[in-house]
Amino acid sequence: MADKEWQGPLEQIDEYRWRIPRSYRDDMRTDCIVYGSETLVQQMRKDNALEQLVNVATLPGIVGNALVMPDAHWGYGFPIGGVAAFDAVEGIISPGGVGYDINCGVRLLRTDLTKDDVLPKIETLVNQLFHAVPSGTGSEGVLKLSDSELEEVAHDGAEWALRKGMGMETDAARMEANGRLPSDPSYISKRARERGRPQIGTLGSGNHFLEVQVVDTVYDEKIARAFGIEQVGQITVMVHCGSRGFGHQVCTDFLEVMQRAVQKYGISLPDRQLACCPVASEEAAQYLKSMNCAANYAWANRQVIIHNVRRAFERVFGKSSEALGMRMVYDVAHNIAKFEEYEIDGVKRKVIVHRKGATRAFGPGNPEINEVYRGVGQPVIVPGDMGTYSYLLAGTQTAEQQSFGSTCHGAGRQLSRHAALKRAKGSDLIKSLKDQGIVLKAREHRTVAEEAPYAYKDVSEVVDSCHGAGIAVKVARLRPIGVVKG
DNA sequence: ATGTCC
Repeated sequence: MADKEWQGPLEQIDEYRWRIPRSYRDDMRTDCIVYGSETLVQQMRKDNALEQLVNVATLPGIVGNALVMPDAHWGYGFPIGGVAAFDAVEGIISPGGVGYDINCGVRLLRTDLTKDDVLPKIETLVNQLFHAVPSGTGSEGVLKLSDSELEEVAHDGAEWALRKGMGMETDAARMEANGRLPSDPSYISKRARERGRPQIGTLGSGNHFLEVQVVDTVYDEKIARAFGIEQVGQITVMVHCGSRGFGHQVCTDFLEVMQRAVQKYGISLPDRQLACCPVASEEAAQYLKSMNCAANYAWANRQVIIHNVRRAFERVFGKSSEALGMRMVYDVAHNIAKFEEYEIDGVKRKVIVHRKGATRAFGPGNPEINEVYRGVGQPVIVPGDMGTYSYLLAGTQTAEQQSFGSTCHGAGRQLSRHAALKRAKGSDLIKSLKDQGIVLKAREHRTVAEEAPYAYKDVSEVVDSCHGAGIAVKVARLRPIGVVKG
């Protein structure tokens, strides 16, 4: 991942913002803006993230600036941590700007339990969670969807699981887009369907995880209370996962479609991985419908997982999940493209915003936010790495003005998987986490080594950069005490 | 991220 160091211009705008001017390369159509502290930006200079950002700035119909968030690093075509908006009529759409794991995202539950209730039972709880939520590459769930059920999942998203009794009535209002985007499964390949059918309710591998956490610090009491976070010591549950093999196959299938579209529409690209098509084309319509199917699959997946998490807590604590207060805080998508409206240079424009490793962060009053949170801003959930912290933030009007209503999505890798593997063994990491009061159970020890805390940037510095830049406000910090990994 | 190469 460490390639050649960035040699181009990077002008500091203020403490947490930097600019690569359009004049840097003839093919750029707009400026690039880089968010992050000096330390984080220095890290970004060492992989190809900034060159990739410049490539994004060359794409047809780009509106406003091409952006990267403070946790950005190299990705497929577009940098992970990238945000780019394209005109809804004259712009393009690109699967590489969404990512392979369509609607990879994060969901947070609050509980009435405290650290004192949970610590004596944490080993049992983590074991129960490990068995309730299958994890690892290729893992299959208890449910095996039929062809028609898979279509229902792709069409209805989280609502499918709620209809089957897998959730609380109040869950739906606490998800981005209510856990369902308008979709049509007509263009989903047979292979994608076959990969999707057995995988519903599974966590996957890599940086995906399920965590039992303790509220460690509250930064904004008013917003925290609105989100259901009342006190330090309170227990939360976080799940980070996506659309599994289903979304991966949808992305793979449409990258091929887009390679042909690049020829057909005569689009010139600085990197083949930016394959895209005009947003007004038939290919775009088919990708968007299919991407939304995968997004819906991911919301249903997280809904089934959380249903099984609630059942596990019920078994361990001998009370219903309602009695344990296991209500949703929110569910965010951090790999997705969506049509939204922004005022650019005084003109209102409809754009398709690509967020790839970036979280929507709408501010107070935005009509797109469900009314339960409209007064305080949208909850933003930022998973860190195992062994440190995760954060709960809130969106801002500054984000809507500056960053197409977007903020960071996590810590961001700083070591390649290969480099991380050389540093320590998974079993030693599990022991050292245990010494720090974190019980971890994983399907594969190799994944633990690849995902070690030192493989990631400092999530606190990422979050502080977003807070400092005004594109999110800090609400609470969450510390893991139990982790399930792939 | 991913039946980590159909």
